[in-house]
Amino acid sequence: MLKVLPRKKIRDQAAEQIKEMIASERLRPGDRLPNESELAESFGISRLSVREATKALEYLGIVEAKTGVGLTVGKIDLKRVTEHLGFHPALHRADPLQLIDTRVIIETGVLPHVARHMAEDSSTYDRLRSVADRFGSARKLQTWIDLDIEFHRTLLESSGLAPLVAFGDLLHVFFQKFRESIKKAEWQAGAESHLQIIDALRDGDVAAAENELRQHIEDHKSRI
Amino acid sequence: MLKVLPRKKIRDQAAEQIKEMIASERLRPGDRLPNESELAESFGISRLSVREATKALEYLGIVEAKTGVGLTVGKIDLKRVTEHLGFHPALHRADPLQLIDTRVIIETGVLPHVARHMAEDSSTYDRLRSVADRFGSARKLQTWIDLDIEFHRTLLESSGLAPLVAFGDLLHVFFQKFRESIKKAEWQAGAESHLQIIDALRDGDVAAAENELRQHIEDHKSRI
DNA sequence: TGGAATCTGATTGTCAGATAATCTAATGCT
DNA sequence: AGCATTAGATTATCTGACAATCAGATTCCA
Repeated sequence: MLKVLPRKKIRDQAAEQIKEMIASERLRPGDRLPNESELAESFGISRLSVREATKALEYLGIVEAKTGVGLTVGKIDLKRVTEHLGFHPALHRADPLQLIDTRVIIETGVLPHVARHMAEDSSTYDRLRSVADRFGSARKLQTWIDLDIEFHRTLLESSGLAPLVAFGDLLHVFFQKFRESIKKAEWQAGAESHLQIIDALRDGDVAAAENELRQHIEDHKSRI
Repeated sequence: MLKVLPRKKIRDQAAEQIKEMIASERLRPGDRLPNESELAESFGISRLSVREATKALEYLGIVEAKTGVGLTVGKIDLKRVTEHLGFHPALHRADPLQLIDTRVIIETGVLPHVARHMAEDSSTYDRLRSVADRFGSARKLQTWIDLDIEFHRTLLESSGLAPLVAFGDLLHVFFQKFRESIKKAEWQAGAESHLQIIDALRDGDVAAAENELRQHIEDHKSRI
């Protein structure tokens, strides 16, 4: 005997139709959609159900709603999706060792790109250097943590690969707990590390930079 | 005079708090959440606003709602997000070169880990091999696409690094459009590539596997 | 007794109507 | 023209109500 599949919820049908509308009319980000009342009427449902659909779509970035203006097709980007992804179980309960290995892969992976940009544009080195230098004047743990995050983020940015910056941001969220257990002496060693990495990159010695960065990140393994 | 930043929408604050509740209490998929009325009362807002928040979260799979039962923590999976997002026009505008470079970094980055697992456990090779072999009997474009995705996903899984599997899934969403423009001859070359990669890994020649994989992915650049 | 049918309370699903907040564009004033 | 004000449109939020659904307790009957 067939179990009747649960009737689709009205709001889900509405969401489906809105997506179809976007696809079939080839609407592009920023294009106007009918307002809530019109959608409600044309679907033959209440405005509330339309709202629940649009709010869900809005959360994903598929549509945008502005008070007093109306609904438009949204500009979804990887960064936004990444933020929501923070709840992916793979990350949420991620094994610390895996997080470290993942960071090593991503951060050493961008080094060739960073080295290339550095060779073409000296401001790339300067930006990294100025973040690294600020370590010297920092005194509080929290400042060190913030600077460390900023350094690694700047490193990823310097590769010009936006997706990896987004991934890196996500990893940092889960890394927070490690950083807080770091001793002062270790931070100073870390600061030294940062300098060695960018200097090696500047000199075109990518392999040396890779080794240093790998050790720098893998240092965390001793703190698990 | 400073313009006050736009107040966060109430429902977004609610969504934020619900996510925080899940994270801070370390709730796992299936665990019970307070019902809508309780949430509304504890946040000091109306039930409707709570609903808009939970419906958004539900769309992503972060929570689940069952009529007559209540709210539970959901199992978010990327496949679902992929489906919701895959059609979106904005995805076509993610910079293809960056996506390719990102994939190269992530996928070549895991190869040493994969090789290590392969050396310890022969079933790792067998799994990859069986996916690669199915290319031979595939005839339709869509089958090839699915198998290609499965192969690369299996490769990442074989590294044992769950976060990278998640990232890889995400990249595939943005990659979708590319694959559809691939010609038959190219797919066959790709199938050959897959075999060479895993064979090189089995033989412990990580560098060769890296080269082959890099070329395999960078092939897409010619199709931009 | 044991199993099936029914009832009941809890909870989400949907609706209607109203008011607030905010944006765009038109209007009017200087 | 330039600026302030107003008006209209649209989303944001709330209140209150009822329908639909489900899990578990209860009742009923063989």
